[in-house]
Amino acid sequence: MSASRSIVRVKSGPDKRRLILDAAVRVFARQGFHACRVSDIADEAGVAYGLVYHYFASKDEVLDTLFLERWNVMLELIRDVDSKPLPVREKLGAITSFIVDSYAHDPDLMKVIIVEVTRAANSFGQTHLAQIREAYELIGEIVTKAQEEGVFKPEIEARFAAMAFYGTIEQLLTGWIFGLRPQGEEHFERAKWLVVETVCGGLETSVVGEASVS
Amino acid sequence: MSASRSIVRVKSGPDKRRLILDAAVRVFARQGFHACRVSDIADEAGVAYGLVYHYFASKDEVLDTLFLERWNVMLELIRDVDSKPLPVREKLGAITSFIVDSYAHDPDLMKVIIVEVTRAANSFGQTHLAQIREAYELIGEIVTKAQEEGVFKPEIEARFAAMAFYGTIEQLLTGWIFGLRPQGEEHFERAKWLVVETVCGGLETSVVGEASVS
DNA sequence: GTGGATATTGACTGACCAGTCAATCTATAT
DNA sequence: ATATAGATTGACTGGTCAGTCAATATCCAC
Repeated sequence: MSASRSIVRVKSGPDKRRLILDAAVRVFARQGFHACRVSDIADEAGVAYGLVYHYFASKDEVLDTLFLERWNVMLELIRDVDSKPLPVREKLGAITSFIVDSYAHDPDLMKVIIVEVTRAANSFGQTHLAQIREAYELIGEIVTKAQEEGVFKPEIEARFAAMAFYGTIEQLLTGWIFGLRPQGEEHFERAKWLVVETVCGGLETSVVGEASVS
Repeated sequence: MSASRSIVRVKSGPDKRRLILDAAVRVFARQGFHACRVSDIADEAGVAYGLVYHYFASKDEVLDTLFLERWNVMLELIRDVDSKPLPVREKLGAITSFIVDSYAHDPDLMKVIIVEVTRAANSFGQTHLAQIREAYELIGEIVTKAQEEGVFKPEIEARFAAMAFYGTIEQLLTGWIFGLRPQGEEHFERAKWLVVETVCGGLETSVVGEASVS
């Protein structure tokens, strides 16, 4: 019974660590990592200043935790997709879907990850370059397989293709984050299709009619 | 005569303002904007601390100046390219060339612009969102024209296409900046071709044989 | 119900650094 | 010569904030 009690306690209890992490997402998204104070996080979470340092060694570690929590889920998904025998378009579509849905579900968290980590490779990205590189490499593998199947052009290196794909997605999220692109369920769904169509099919009209001129 | 004298003076003189800007590029590239002190810039330039504030109102203004100097040159180039009656591939190729050559010529400056401004849209990018948006819109116009000519697919919105194009280039530079991609004259040249080929032609092999299955 | 461990509090400290300013130097104009 | 304006200097100030710590509260095990 003491066990059931403690489980209930954990479930229903405040779980301050999680509270702090969630508060940090909101604060980082609103004010930016560098511009906010640790006390802002504590206030937002409704806990004492010192408690942040009970659960985390430093302000940096809070951000690290948020990033890694999410990024690892993404890496897992990519590995999973990669291992299945699907057409490339579906694989890339699944990855795009995952990222877009992540944004739709928790824009603040994705904003923090993109703006404060992924796009801030000078400070934090440096620490997580390995994680970011890992994503690149996994996508690169998907491209390589597609090339071996003859679906993707062999003359565009897989590494470069992965970069173009990821760059397009990151720019898309950045556009949403800074209000440069319209948001909403329909836009999110359309964006998924656009990413895959642009990257796979290119911007040019099919050159089927190349010889049809004559 | 006083004019010629003063012109010579300006030409041959130390021109401390420029000295400070150039030093700032090196310091920002090496340590990052937030991590460096104003005294680091002064030291690197070999001038007194206070002189930085004689020429610039704040640390921020130094970065602003560096960004705008370069970004405006780029905007001018894009406008120029846009106005000429060239095939899209050549237009996009010219823009890609300009950016890649900018990096090849002064990697530190481009690193600062990308890392500290363009990719830091939370802090500085916010201030320069208008400039960044302008680049997007100009590229969008190029895409729109190509669509009207029937060269580009009409179903991919020009805004999205511009985003994919710019995102690919930015990711490319980011890869170089953080040592994730090989550098050197040949790689730079090849990258130019890859960007245009990927964005315009897509990753898939031409689907000429689409109907050949039957 | 006692003891030890863990959670929680918030005042305090020590370091850091952007920006100021009064003093000094240099150049040129008359 | 001398005056004026601009260039140059670097010590100093004021505010900010990450991280510490000693005190207090809560929990659980026996």
